[in-house]
Amino acid sequence: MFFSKMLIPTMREVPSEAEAISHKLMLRAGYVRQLATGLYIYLPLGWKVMKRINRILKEEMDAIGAQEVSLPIVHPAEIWQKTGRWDDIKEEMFRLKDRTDRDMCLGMTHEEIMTWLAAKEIRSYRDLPQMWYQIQTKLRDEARPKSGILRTREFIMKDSYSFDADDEGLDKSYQLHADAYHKIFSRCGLKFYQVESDTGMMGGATAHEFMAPSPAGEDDIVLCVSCCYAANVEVARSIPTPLKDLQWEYEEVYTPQKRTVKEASGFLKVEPPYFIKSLLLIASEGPVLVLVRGDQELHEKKLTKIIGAFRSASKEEILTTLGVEAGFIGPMGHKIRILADKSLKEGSYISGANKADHHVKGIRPGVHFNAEWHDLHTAKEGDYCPQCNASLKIKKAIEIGNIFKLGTKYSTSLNAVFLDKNGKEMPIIMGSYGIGPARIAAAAIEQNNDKDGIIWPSSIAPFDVEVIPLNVNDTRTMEVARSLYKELNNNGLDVLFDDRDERPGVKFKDADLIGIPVHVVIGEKSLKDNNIEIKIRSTKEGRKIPVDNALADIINVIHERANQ
RNA sequence: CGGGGCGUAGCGCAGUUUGGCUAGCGCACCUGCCUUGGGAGCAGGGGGUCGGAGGUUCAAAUCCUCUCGCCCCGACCA
Repeated sequence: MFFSKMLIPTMREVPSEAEAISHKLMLRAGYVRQLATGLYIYLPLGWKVMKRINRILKEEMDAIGAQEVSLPIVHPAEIWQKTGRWDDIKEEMFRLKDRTDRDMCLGMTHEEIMTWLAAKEIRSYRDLPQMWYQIQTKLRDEARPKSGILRTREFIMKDSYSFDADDEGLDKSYQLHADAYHKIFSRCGLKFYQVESDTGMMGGATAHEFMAPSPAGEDDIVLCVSCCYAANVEVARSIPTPLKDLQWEYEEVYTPQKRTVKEASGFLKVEPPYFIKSLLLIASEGPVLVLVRGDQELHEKKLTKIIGAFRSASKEEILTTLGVEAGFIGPMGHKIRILADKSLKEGSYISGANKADHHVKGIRPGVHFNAEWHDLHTAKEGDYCPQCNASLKIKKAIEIGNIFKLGTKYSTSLNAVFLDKNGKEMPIIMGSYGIGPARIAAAAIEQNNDKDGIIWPSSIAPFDVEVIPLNVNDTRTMEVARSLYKELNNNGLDVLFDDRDERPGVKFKDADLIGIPVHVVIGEKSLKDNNIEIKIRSTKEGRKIPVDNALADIINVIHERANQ
C-alpha cells in the first residue's frame, strides 16, 4: 500500500479531548476519529488492526469447534420481555419502534437471540453440545463513555455461547473458552490475567474476566505475589494485616470534634486498624449498623448480597435512630441489626462512645457488642492472600474478555429445552463468553508505546513492515525501494510504502507514531556503500544490510519478530 | 444522574476579568523557489456563523438568559 494513497491523517498535536495514552495515539497516528460521545470512526489503519484481531479471534474460536453465525442487531422487544431484561435494563438500552408501532431494541448483547435460536433448533441431547459465536456490533447507551475506544456506545464484540446437556458439559465448554482466550490474548501480544469476577446481572455461579494491566483500566484487580489467586476487587477476598491485642481497659476518652477515624487516630496516637468504623445504613428492612476496621473500606457489593440495596443514613437519621451525633457512633448497646467484618472478631478496639466528642477504648467483640460476622471489607494492597497468605498487590486493568457460566437462566425463560436419554425434557445449560477487539487494540497500545508513538505487537499491527525511501527524487533510492516493496509483497507480506515527497524527518516521525514493528530505510548515504537499513520500532535498533541480500534479511527479521 | 472544566480556522491556543478600529498567533493546507538522514528555509496565498438562540448596548468573542456539544471525577457498567 502506498502511503500517499491511503488516508493516514497524522497529527503533530494532540486533540485536547484525549486523556488516555491509547486514545491520544490513535487520534494522532490517524487510526480513529470521533463522531460523537462514545461513537468512533475507524480509519483505514484502525480498521486493519481490527481485522487482524478478528482474524485471530476467528481462528481460535474455530479451533475449539465454535461455529460463526451472524445475528440481527435490531431485536423484537418480546424476547427481551420474556427474560425480564426489557424491564431490568433501564436507559442503557437503545429502544425504538418499527412502522407498525412494535417495540424493538438494539442489541446490547445476544443471550436472548442465541437462546431463541437454540430453542427453535435444538431438540435432543444428540444435538448437544453446540458453540455458536459472532463478531457483531453491540449498542449500549452508556452512562459515561470514556477513554476513546475503551468504553463506547457502539462497539464490536466477539460473543460466543455454549449449549450443553449437563454441568460437566458446561465445565468443558467453559474451559475450552478459557484456554482459547489465553491463546488469543497471548497471540495479540498482551500481558493479561484471568481473574475471578462478579456474575452481575448475567446471573449464574461462575465468572472470570481477562484483564490487561494498564493505568487506563477501569477495574482494580487483586493479585497474589506468590500463588495464582487473582480476582476483581468486586469479588476479591483478603486477610487483613493481623493486630496485636493491646489489652486496653474499657474506658471513655475525650475526643473533641474528632469524627473520622483519621482525625481520632491522629488525636489519640493510635493506628487506624485499632479503630472500628461504624456506619449506619438504611436498607429496605430498616436501619442497619455495619462495622469495618478503621483501615478498611466497606465493600458495598458484598454487603448488598446480604442485606439487599441500601443507602447511607443522613445525619438526622443517625440522631433519631441511634441517639448520637454522626462521627461518634459506637457498636455498643443498639437494638438494630449489626453486621461486622470478620476481622473484628478478635482483639480490642476504639470506636465512638455514642456520645458527642467521646470515643471508647477497649471495646471487645462478644463482650461489648455482638454482630453477624461477614466478609465486608474491600481488599487492599498489603492485605494477605486468602489462599496462601502471601501478600496481595492491586493493579488497574482493562477488561478485555469475560466468561460466564449462565446455567439455565435464559434457556428456562425462553423454553430452550431438549429431551435427554430418558426422554425427559430438560433446559439447555448455557455459557456466554465475550471479547472486545477494540479493547485489545487499546490495551496493546497502552502496554506498548513510547514518547514517539505506538509500538504494535507484530500479530495485530496494521502492516508487517514499512518501507521508507528517504528521497523520492533520487533514482537509485526509488529503484531499490520499489523493487523491495514488490518482492516483499510477493512474499505475502503486508507492506506500507512511504512514497510521499516529504523530508526524512517527517517520514521518521510518522513511522514511529504509526508503530509498524519493522522499518526498512533506504537512503542515499547507505546506498553509497550498497547498504540499506532495517530498524526495529520497539528498540529503535538499526542495522545496515547489503542491498543484494536485503529481501531475505528483512523477511527473517519479520519472522523473528512474529515468533516472539 | 451529581460535581468540575472547556467550546474562537483542520489541530493546538491567545483575546473574555475591565465591551471599542478590519478577530490574532503557531502548526497544517495551496502556489513558487530552495532543500532531502529525525516534524527545514524564504516569498506569496486561501480558510472564521468566535457552538447555537434570544437579550442588554451607539457598539458584544467579551455582559445577561436559555440551549446544544465535548472532556474529566463520581454513581452506573447486563
